[in-house]
Amino acid sequence: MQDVAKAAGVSPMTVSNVINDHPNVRPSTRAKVLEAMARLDYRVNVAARNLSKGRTGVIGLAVPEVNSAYYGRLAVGIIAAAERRGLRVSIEQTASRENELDALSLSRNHQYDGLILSAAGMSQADAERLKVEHPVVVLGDRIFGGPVDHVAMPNLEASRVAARHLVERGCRRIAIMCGAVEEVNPSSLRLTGYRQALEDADLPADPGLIQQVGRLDMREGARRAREMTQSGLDFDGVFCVTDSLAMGVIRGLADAGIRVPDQVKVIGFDNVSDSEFFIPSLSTIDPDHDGMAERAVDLLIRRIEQTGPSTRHRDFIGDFSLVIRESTGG
Amino acid sequence: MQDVAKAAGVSPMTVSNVINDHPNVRPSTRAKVLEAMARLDYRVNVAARNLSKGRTGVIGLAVPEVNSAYYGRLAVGIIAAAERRGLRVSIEQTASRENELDALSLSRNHQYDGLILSAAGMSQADAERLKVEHPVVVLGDRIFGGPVDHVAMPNLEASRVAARHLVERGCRRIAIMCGAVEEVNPSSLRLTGYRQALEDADLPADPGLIQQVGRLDMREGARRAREMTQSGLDFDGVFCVTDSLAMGVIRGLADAGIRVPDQVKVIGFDNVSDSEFFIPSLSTIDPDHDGMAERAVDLLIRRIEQTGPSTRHRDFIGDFSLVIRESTGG
DNA sequence: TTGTATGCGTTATCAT
DNA sequence: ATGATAACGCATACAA
Repeated sequence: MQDVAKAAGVSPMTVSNVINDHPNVRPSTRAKVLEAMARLDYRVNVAARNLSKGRTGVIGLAVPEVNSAYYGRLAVGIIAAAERRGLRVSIEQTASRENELDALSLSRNHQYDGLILSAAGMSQADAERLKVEHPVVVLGDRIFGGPVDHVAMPNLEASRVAARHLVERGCRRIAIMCGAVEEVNPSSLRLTGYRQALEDADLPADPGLIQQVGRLDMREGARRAREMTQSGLDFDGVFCVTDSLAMGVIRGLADAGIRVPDQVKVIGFDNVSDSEFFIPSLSTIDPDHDGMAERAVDLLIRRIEQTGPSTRHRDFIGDFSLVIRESTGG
Repeated sequence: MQDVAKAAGVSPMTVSNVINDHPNVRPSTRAKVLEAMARLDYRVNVAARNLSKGRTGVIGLAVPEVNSAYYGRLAVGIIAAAERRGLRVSIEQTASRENELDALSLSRNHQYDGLILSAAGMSQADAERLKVEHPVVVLGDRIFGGPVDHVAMPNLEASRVAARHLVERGCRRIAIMCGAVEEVNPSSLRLTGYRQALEDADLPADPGLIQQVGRLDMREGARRAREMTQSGLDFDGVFCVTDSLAMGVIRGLADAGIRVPDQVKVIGFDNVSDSEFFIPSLSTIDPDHDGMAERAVDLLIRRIEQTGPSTRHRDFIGDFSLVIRESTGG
C-alpha cells in the first residue's frame, strides 16, 4: 500500500480510502490510485485488514463430515443465508470430538467472526467448553440447555410422525434403526418419538426391533438389514433415523430378496436430495433445512453485532413435514 | 498477551515463546506463564499471528458446489492429504465463474497459504487470470496448459474404457449423457473418449445418441431419460459422464418401465460412495481420488515453500479403474 | 479532500 | 534463558 501511495503521489490513507470506496475521494485522485494499483498489481493483505478491523467477514461452519448428503444440504442453506447478509462461509471438517472442541477454542479465534458448530461427537459433559466469549451457535441436538444459542431439529415430534405413518400404512412390527443412544443425542430423541408412536397405536415395544448401528451410513444400513433378515427377525416396517441409513436398508433388503414397500415399508429422516431418486423413492421427514439455517445465521449475527454484556442464550426447534413416497407405498 | 506478560511478571516475548513451545524457557517460567494464561482466559489472536508470520497454516479448497457427492469425495481426499502435512483446509463454494475468479484474486490473499481450485465455470479464456503470484493448484479439467500447476482426471482414456465396457456387454446403440460441450471441459473430453470407443468397435456414430443436459445431477438425468424413451429413441446402453446423472437415468428409465440392466445397460463416472448401494448398483469409473488429492496438495506445498523465482508449472493426470456392478449386468 | 499519528496482537532478530 | 525493539499491512481518529 505504501508503494502504491508513493507511485500515485498520495498518502497510504488515500489508497485505503479508494480501496474501501469511501465517499470523499476526488475522481481524479481515485483514478490515479487505481492506475497505480493496477500497474503494481497490488492486492490488499487480508490478514492485516482483519487484524486492524477486528472482523473478517467470514463465518465458520464446522461439520463432522463434509462428504455426507445431510451436511452438504445443511451447508447449502447456511451459505445462502450468510450470503444474503454479506458474509462468506468457510467449512471445516471436525471428524472427532477432539476437533470439535478445538474448533471452539484457541486457534480459530479471530479467524472467523463467528462459528456455527454442527456437533456430533460432543456430549452434555462438554457443555462447559462451550462457554467461550466469541459468537457461537450450535446446530444440531446435543448440548441442550448449554450456554450458547442453539437451533435444533424437531427430532422427537418428527420421529413420532414418521413412525405413525408406518402404523397408518398397516405396519405392526416396526423396527427402528438408529445410532448409539446416549444422553440427548439425535438417536435417543428419535427413539423416544418412535416409542411414543408405538404406544399411541397400542403396539408392543419389542426390544429386538431396536437396531443400533455404529455409523449412520448406507453401508451400515445395508449390512444390518441383511443381518436382520438372516436372523429371522419378524418386521414389516423400518424407521431409519437418517435417509442414508434408509437407502442402505432398502439395498440390504433387496439383497435378501425382500421387496420394498410390498413386504417391508421403510421411512427415513432428512429428505436428502438423493432420496427422491432412489428406487424406490424414499418416504422421509423433511426438516426445514433452510429455515434452520436462516435462524442459525440470524442468531450468530446477533451475537457478532452485540457489543454489550452477553445476553441469555436462545433455543429454537425447526419445522418439519412428512414426505410420502414409494418406500411406504405412497 | 501484554496482560498475560504483566500478570506473569515476564515480557510478552516470553509468553510467545511459551505458546509456541520454544525450547529455551525455564520450566518454572513456563509454569508461571501458563498459570497466568489460564487465569486470564487468554486466547491467541490468529489474525495477528498470521500477519506477523505471513503464514496461516490453512489452505483453501474452492469447489463449485458443496452439496455434491463428487466434490464431497474430493474434499475428503484433500483434507486427509493436508492433515498429513500439518495443514488445515477450509472449503468454500464458488457456484459461479465470477466467484471462481474472485477466489483467485484480491480478497483471499493471505487468508490462506494456498488455494486448490476445482474449477467448473472458468473457460480457457480465463487462463490469464490464473497468473497470480500466490500458490494455486487447479484440480479438474479446464485450463489445460494454463499458467498454474494442474491435476486432471483421466477423462479421455477412462471414458473410452467405460464405453468399451458397454460394447463388450453387447450394447450396439450406446447413448452418452453429458453436459455442455465446449473447449476442453470434462464433457467434451469424455465425449471424445466415447466416440473413440464406438469407432474402435466399428459402431456408427449417431448424433441422436448424444444427449446434452444442463446440469449433471440426478434430476436432469431422470428427466432426460424419460424424454429419451418417450421420443422413441432406440438405445441399449447409456454412458453417463457422472454417477449422479447415471442414477438419475436409471430412475427415469424405471419410471418408463425399462429395466436396467436387462433392457438397457448404464455406466457412470466418479464412483461416488452411493453408487455401490443404488439399486441396481452402478458400474462406473473409479478415479484415483486420493491419489489426485495427494498430488494436488503436494504441488501446492511445493509452491508454498518455494521462495525463489516461480518455476514452470506441472501437469498431472490421475489414475483410474473400471468398476463393474449390476447396472451393466454385474 | 487528503494526510499524520497511532494501534491492532503477534513474532523475528538481536542483545543481554 | 529472557527481554527490547522493530516490523507485519492496514484502518481509525483526528488534524489540516
